[in-house]
Amino acid sequence: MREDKMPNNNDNVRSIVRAFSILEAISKANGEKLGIQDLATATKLSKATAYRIASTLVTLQYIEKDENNKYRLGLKLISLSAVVLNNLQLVDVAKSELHELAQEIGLTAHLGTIDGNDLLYLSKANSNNSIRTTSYVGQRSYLHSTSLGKALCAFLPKEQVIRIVKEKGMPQFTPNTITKIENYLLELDKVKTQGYAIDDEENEKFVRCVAAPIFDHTGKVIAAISVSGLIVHIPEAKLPKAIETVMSRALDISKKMGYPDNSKRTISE
Amino acid sequence: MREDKMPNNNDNVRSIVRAFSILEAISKANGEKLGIQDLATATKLSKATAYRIASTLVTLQYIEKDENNKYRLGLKLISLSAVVLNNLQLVDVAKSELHELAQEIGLTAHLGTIDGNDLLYLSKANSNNSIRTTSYVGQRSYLHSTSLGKALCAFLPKEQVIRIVKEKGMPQFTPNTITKIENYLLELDKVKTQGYAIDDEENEKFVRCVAAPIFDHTGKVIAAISVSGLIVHIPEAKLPKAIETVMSRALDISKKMGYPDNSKRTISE
DNA sequence: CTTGTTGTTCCACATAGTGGAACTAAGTTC
DNA sequence: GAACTTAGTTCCACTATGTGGAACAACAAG
Repeated sequence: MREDKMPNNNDNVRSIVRAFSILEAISKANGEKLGIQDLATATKLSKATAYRIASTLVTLQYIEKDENNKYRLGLKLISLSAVVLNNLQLVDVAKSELHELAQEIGLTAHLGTIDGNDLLYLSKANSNNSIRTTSYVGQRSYLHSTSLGKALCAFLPKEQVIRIVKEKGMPQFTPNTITKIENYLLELDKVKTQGYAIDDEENEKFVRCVAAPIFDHTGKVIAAISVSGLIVHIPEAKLPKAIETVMSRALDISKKMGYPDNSKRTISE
Repeated sequence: MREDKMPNNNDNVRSIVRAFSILEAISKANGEKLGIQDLATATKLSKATAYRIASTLVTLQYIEKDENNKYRLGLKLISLSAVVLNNLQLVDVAKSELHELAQEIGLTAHLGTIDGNDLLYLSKANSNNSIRTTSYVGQRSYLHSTSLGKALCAFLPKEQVIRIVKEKGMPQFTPNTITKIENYLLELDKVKTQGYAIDDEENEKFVRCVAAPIFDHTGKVIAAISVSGLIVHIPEAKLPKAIETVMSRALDISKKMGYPDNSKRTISE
């Protein structure tokens, strides 16, 4: 007799799990309007159950039902997560730095962190002449193909990185994408010694990014910042300047987050 | 024998309602770290039930439990609502306009809409020299004391406005706050004929705002935009210019949302 | 009219979720 | 270090709660 003894207690409240799978189904549909039938099949629930749960979410105003009985996420969700963002002192601290970074380099700047096995964008700042970027706060991306992902993973224990990429996979987006774990680990070593990471058309054709990690008071990586632009906007010649700027901004933010400052300080401020 | 026959079917899934009341409790605590006991009392649930629901939400990653058994909202919520914001074509359309508006006037610009009985901030743009504003996307505020609220309510049926302020109340924030329904309705009449709304230190001391409504293709108000600044930054002398700019930007956005354009158009674009 | 599709309601049933109580674990007080 | 507090976690018997199949309604298409 074999027992499945998972270490984590798996006695979750079923209907709550189901409710969120409905929310996620709507979320993932991303524009495609879903009816109750669609929701039921997407979540593998009976139509009646899906209906009851959806109705509950509607009265709670977390989803809305339009005149054609199609469901979409409700505005109330925004309020919930706005609090999350607002409570993240990191986002607060990084905001102005990020903005200045974008202005200084004339490119789009991002703040990102690891959540689960994903890269999660926490903040974004455009420069005046920045091109239309498709990224948005809350977006999730891959850790193996982005400069932010590299900067974040470089300072994690190897085992954790391996677990993440094994679970998430390493899809190839461009000819330059690193798709082998060994190569990725080698790259991370380089990033760690250099203190910055580069994405050279690895996530998207024609786009180059430079990122540097942010540490908290314990010395742990908690996030990373980057600048992104078309290759023509960050040619080889401009790279050193960009790297230096990003790294120095990252250090500024780290200090504000309590990271021990090695350079000598004078009095006050 | 009296029956409570509510028109809306009130057979919601209990545990889902409870789950969200826990989420909201954490959200409202706003920084104050809550333990399971606090959650139980805040939601009037038994400790065991609160614990089970919280555990479920933790495994779903919608909340997190720190080393001291205190709960906070999880990053996964950000992803959910990012989709909401992204799906709102309004936010998308208004973004650049809002940014330019902030730059042009040199003040903070907001985009807001009505959700329930609240004013909900959907987007925000700072100018370079804007002061530190406390507003944030997802924040909720009052409809009676803000310029955005007035701009929004002015074009609603009177009965609806009355219902809203009755349900929500009209708390007084400054000596200037309108606290009587009749006065508010008179003010809304003025706003409607003028086409713009002003908040003259009604919501916050020393702060003045100018707002104008945004309409969709059916002519319904769907949102409003505003600029906010300290009185010294929007003196009487500068008001006409500010009003004109805000109104023209609002009209631009309305047109982009399909609002019938009265002015003649030439060919192409 | 028939047929198909989707949203909604009903209802008998069983199980999933509940709360009280017991059990830890950690901290305070004396 | 024994005697209390307080908070988090687990257990368990009970039944109210949520469930899915099936029926019904509303509509569209052929």
